[in-house]
Amino acid sequence: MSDDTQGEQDTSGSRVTLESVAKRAAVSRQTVSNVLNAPHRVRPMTLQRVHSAIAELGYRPLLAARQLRTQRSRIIGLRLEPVRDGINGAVLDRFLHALTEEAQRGGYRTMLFTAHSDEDEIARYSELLATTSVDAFVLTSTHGGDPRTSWLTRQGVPFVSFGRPWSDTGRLSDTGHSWVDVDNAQGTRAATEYLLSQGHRRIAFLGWPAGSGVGDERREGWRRALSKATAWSASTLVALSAETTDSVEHGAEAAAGLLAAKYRPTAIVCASDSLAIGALSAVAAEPVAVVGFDDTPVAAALGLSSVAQPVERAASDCFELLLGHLGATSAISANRLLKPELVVRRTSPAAAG
Amino acid sequence: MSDDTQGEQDTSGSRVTLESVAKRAAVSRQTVSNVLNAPHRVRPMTLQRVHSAIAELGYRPLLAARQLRTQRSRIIGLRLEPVRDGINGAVLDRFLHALTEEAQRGGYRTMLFTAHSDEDEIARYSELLATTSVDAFVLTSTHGGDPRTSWLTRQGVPFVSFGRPWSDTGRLSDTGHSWVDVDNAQGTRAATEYLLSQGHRRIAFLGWPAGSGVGDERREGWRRALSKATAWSASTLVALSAETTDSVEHGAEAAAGLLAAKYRPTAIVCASDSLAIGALSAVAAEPVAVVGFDDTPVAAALGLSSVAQPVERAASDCFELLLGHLGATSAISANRLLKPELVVRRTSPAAAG
DNA sequence: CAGCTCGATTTTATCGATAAAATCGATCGC
DNA sequence: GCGATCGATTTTATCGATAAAATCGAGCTG
Repeated sequence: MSDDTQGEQDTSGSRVTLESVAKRAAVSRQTVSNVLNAPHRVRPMTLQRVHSAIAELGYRPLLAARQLRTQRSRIIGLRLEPVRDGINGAVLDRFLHALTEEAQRGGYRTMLFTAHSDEDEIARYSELLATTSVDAFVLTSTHGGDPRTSWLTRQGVPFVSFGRPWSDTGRLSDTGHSWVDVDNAQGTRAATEYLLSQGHRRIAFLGWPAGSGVGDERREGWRRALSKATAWSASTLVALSAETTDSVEHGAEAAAGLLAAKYRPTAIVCASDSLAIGALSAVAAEPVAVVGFDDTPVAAALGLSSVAQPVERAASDCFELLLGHLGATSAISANRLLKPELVVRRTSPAAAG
Repeated sequence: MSDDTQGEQDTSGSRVTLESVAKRAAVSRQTVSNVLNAPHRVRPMTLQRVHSAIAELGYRPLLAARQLRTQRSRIIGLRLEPVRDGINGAVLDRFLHALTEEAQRGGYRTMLFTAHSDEDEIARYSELLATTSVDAFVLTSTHGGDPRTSWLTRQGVPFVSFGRPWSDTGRLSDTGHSWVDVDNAQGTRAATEYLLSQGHRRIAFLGWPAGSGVGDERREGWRRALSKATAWSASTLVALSAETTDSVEHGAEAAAGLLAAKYRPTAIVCASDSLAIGALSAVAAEPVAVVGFDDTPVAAALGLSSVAQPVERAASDCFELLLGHLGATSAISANRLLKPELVVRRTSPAAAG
């Protein structure tokens, strides 16, 4: 009858409660509770006695009971977004994993839910909060005029967004809530500077239509690096920049357009790995460098150079900020802007000439 | 002071409880509870009165209180695995999303946790169960000699695995628990038969080393389809089959080997999209067809033909089976074997000759 | 019409924890 | 040496729901 896991109690059939531990240690129920929640109040000797009683009986507090009394669940809610193209979805996947792990380490759990729109998501918030199912939220994919952040702020719910708040027009806005984000401009700037250092001069940018915040930032990083290092005029820069929606097909088309234009680039910096993969197929065997963004598994698989986001770091920062909100009653918002890192692979060789 | 969400109550500050609803409807607390949990016991007129009181006050039951009393959480636990190559991870991602959505529809929630090994996962089970944090589990990535299923069965915990139970030797085994799986052999058979119908005869298989269960099944489907339709001898079939670990690089190497061998194949069926992408690069511009497995987003992006698993269906079946276990006290195990579907794209053209 | 059944509802007890107040010695200052 | 102080512990009250038992009245039966 030896069990594989230690502390495998409960042969008697009835649950081990504070009460039974208290009896075993010959103290009151409350003292056992104090041992767990406020050990400084307990005399060392008692502390030890209770601890061993807990260990012997394999006691684990019933979370529902604690939750009922404290009105806290120690659970973090997170919306699981539909898998879009799934290429970039991999970033959120890693984020989710890292956040879950981090939360687990900190005594929290992550609970998922799905929603079909921002409004739907807000309705879920409302439900989860009303039933005290979660204490806080982590938001992803913030975007212009996001109604979620303002709703949560208004309700005074602790939350952190992975992604900065954007205004309707795609500019950064200060809504005063906590966020963690990756410096997109810094990423494309690093990519562009690397290509410059490899002898490239005509470096194009392949990105999304203006107004998306994230996309604009990525373009801006490229633009700044290039205008600082070269003599290209503003209008030439515009000619070196293509815009299209995020997919491999569109990336291929737009890249082909860039290659056929007046200023034929020798390198292309892309706003996403999807676009970059499209660009790769347009480039075919020609010596044109391509760099993607997000360093998704596909990039690694195909040998695509790409800008990697420090996702694990982002997750632990999110949790840290969240803990700050959960501890304090006042809402002091804080931010973290993380540096991405360029991962150089086969697709970004030095310039030919 | 009008709010955006309907039923935005609680201006008073205090929580809406069964008690307050009862007072409003001029009935007892228990009757309100009955309205929610056993409406057949309540007279239609009373039912209606209580219902409108609930609506007016925007009442939502506090889950922790219910959970404390019923010892049920209506939460399903699920281990979030580390993102392996992330290409195939996309399948689990979709599964997780579908399961969460399905559970939500059925009044359940999904809670995540991470673990570093099977033993670690079992320790998490133990903890989650001891604290009554979850009612049931959904397992993924079952494998030979899986200790998790036997532990859960021994403890009498409701669970369903996405993936069949395998013995240590990689054969199917009957451990008597509920599972949902996709018929792998059927998938590769469909792929092979399609290639045959397109005029291909020398169709190779690129898969994983023997002993992995899933991998063996996928090879078997190919073998059966081919030996039924062609005159290849058993030894020739062996020569047409390559084995390597699951990665793009290894796939490229092994595919190159196949192409250089005596029976040069005109088509290659692969055990995964990773291998298939590797094969694609080995094939380069030559007219050799390639089919992958799992229909991951990368496959769609690259125009790779691939065998798609009905992941959403698998998720809803898992939840359905789980509900069966959660309802009944007896443990009647049930299974579902789902048919995958071949998605034909550019990489599987008709045979050249 | 007494007694019984039965549907509808209320009363009582309980789930397992924590907060807040009360208790109880021992120590300390003056 | 007496009240104040303080640390350690216990007592009491409560969180919000549901299960099980009790009640109560209407309708039925013989």
